[in-house]
Amino acid sequence: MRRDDPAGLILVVEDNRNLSEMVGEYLESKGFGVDYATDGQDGYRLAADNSYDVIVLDLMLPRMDGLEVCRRLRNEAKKSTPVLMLTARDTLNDKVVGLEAGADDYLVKPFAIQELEARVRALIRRDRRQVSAEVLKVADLVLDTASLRVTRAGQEIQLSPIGLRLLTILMRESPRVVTRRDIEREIWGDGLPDSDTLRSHLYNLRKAIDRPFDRPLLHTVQTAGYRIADLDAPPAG
Amino acid sequence: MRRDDPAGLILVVEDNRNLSEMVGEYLESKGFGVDYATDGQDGYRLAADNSYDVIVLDLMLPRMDGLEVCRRLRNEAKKSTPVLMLTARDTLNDKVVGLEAGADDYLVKPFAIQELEARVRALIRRDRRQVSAEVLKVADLVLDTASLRVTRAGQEIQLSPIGLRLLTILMRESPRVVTRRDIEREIWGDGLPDSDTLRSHLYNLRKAIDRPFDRPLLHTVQTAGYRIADLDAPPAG
DNA sequence: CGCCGTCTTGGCGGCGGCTTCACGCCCGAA
DNA sequence: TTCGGGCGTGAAGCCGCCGCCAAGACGGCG
Repeated sequence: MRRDDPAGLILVVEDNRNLSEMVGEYLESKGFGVDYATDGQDGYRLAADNSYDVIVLDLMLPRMDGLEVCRRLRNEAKKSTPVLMLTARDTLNDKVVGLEAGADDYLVKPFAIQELEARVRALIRRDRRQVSAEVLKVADLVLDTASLRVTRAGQEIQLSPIGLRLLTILMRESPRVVTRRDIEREIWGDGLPDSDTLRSHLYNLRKAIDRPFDRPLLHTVQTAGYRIADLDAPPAG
Repeated sequence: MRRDDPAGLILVVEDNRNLSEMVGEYLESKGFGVDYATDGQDGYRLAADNSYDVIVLDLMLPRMDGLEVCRRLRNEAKKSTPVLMLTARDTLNDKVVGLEAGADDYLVKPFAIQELEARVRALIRRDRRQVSAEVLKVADLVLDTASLRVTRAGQEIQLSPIGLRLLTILMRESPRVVTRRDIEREIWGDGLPDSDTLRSHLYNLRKAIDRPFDRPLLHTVQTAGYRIADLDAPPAG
């Protein structure tokens, strides 16, 4: 099913043969791989069973309309495949309903085929960008450096600004040990506080990321510094 | 209204019959489809109700001048159709005013008809490449950058110009955190206001997109910036 | 040309959370 | 036992951010 395809794999769901053919052949000529469905049920099945980069979905379809396909794809099949909805009508209402059903973009017929191509590419780009964010992981602890969200075992964790910087430093270096001095310099530069505040922050950080869970990840290495690591996991080799 | 027209559909708004005819017939001979209006109000109505590829618009017109047509087209009808403005006068001032009203190009009378054709083609080409037409979605919040409409849970939301830019910036980057400084630079460039006005706009934006709904989407990240994201959706993993 | 509504800007006050710091404890080593 | 290194906890002050508002700018309209 999935060919090796640099540009992406597209599913076109459209009952009008002419339009379907034109769209599909154009996309193929641009290097995309294309699958076809001519009614909503076939479209849904293909979409649910495979991993497309984009689905081009007509709104009006036999056997199951585009809205329904979209809704089921999201709710039942739990697929987040980007959907580009084609609609003949240009009312605000249709757009909104389509987007509410889970479509990611829409295109009003008639449209320029280049416009469709541009939007398909935009959807693929957007999808890839999401994945390209730097994500730091140690065991079940996850730090997304783009959104600055921290989770452990799927639970969201709230951190203070300094707590966040501290965690970032330690996870970037993980599983290496980082000295107090290095951490202090990185956080405060030269104007570091009088008393060793770092300890309090470490305490708070532990409270947030370790205390609610059974296995601690933030470890002290006597006279050397601190490290974040999953001690049960064998060292990389 | 819209014929199948490979070269493009043009609206010519010009009260001088001779000029209008000459321009129109020339464009038709080159394969364009052409509609005509002879005063500003007719022109505006046609432009607002249809999707032209380019509007050729005289500056001096009965019933509503070209600047006004252009301004309303952008502000009220929310159309981004490219406008080529025709002006008899060649003062810097007129050009500036025209471009500020939302025209995309201008041509000073008298002009060579081939020159007009070249500029029309350039505008069409430019418009096709434009990727600015894009639908941004976060949870049930939708921003259609083509129509500049914002909805949440199907309800239309009214935003001020700056509010809209702010939302666009945040949604383009979603779910990334955007720093205050980046936002300020993007909105005001170098001439940013003295006091931090951004906060007021954020306040207003929240009032519009978050307060009427149960789940907030616009989040503050202390000392780091702001983020629009659906917290129920876990970060990439 | 002047009226009027809307958007932007700037200011003020307040609250809550963060940072800092101090005090006391534990534990192992000398 | 004492000392050094590290940890737990709580309190105080400060800073960051927000809610709200009013004056001024801007643009539309008669």
